[in-house]
Amino acid sequence: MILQATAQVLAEHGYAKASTNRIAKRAGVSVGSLYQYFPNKDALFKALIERHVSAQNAAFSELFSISAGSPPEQLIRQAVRALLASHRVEPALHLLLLSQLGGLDQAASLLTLDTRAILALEAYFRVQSKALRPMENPRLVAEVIVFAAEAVVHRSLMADLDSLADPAVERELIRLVEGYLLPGTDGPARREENPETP
Amino acid sequence: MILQATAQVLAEHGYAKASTNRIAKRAGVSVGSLYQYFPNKDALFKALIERHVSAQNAAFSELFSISAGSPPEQLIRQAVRALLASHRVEPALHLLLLSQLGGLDQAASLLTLDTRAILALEAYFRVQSKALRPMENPRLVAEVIVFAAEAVVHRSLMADLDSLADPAVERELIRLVEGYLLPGTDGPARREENPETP
DNA sequence: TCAAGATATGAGCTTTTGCTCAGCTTTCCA
DNA sequence: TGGAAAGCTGAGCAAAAGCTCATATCTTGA
Repeated sequence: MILQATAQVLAEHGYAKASTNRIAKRAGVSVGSLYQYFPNKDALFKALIERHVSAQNAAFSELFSISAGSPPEQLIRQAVRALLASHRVEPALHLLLLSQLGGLDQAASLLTLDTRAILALEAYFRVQSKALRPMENPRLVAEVIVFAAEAVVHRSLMADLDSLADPAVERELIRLVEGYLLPGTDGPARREENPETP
Repeated sequence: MILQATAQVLAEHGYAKASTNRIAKRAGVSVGSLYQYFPNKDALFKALIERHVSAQNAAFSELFSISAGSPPEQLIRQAVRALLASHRVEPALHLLLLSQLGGLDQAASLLTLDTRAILALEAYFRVQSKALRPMENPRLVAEVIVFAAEAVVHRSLMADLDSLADPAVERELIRLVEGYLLPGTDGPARREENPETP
């Protein structure tokens, strides 16, 4: 398969040296055939990204469905687990695309949890505001937590492709998200500029 | 200046099309001169990265010094402010390097808060364990919070190069870190699997 | 069976790349 | 003032890139 060969050559040589001739040879087809399926080199990489992203999205959606009614603790666990699962889909490829194709036009936005997730979270925050800590800007809060959680997953992968199966990682992620979103154990505290004065 | 031209051409054409000839022309020197200063193309980009990273480090160190004795709240504020300040040093360049040179050999590790920061934090956690929430794996906790905070800053920059001056971003970052590291407002809570049962 | 359409091939073209080097210009000090 | 050392120049080379197209090979249905 051509896309598979693309991934292999990309891994071995990097984007700049991943020539269409090399990819075709690796795939066991001629360059001509390659250009019958893809109009140019970048289309090849875009297709690779798109295929991977849609596999990831499928894995995510399978575990997660936002529903305005569910309590935050449950939603958070579900979301974290879905996030981890979606990154267990070809993690090596994911890192490869992230590091090598970050400069490609729409690559970054695709390889990353996008605006949709953030908007959905923001909406949830507004509905469930009673069960969450006070927020002056729910949109910003949604962005922060999505970016933070995703980055932890990415860096965790970078350190060790199998780390996402580690329950400790899941626990810490949940703690990160809960610590940021849930109210303090009783009443709003931890808000003062100055540690003394009650 | 050659490095400045390198950054410009990189921004306009991307890594693969940023040829040494183009860079030399843009810098107003001949290719020959360029190769008198840099042995090859990648050395050029590495030098660009190194210069930028050391400027960032300087900005960070100016605001932050870890000291085992300081209380967590103070340390966190200091660290977040230093992180933000260090990313206000040529933010556009930082994003550029991050997206275009992520594949370069040591680029990723340089453009990113590295192991040193994590080790320092871990050590601090061990000393200040009384003032922090219980941690079964301080190293993991240090990694998580460093990766998370840095990513929020990066993504915030991507959305808007000037966003790091926004006090709301600083506030949210501090909340993220405090929520993750500080103990609940009184006693260890928020640890149950089950939301009811006290 | 075989012609016609669809698909695959790869030599090779054009362009671009990283890099060199013979010669030119500038700098510097006796 | 002159000549050596140092630095700069850019035409041009070999290698590699993206891509094309005349030709060859397969597939199909009557």
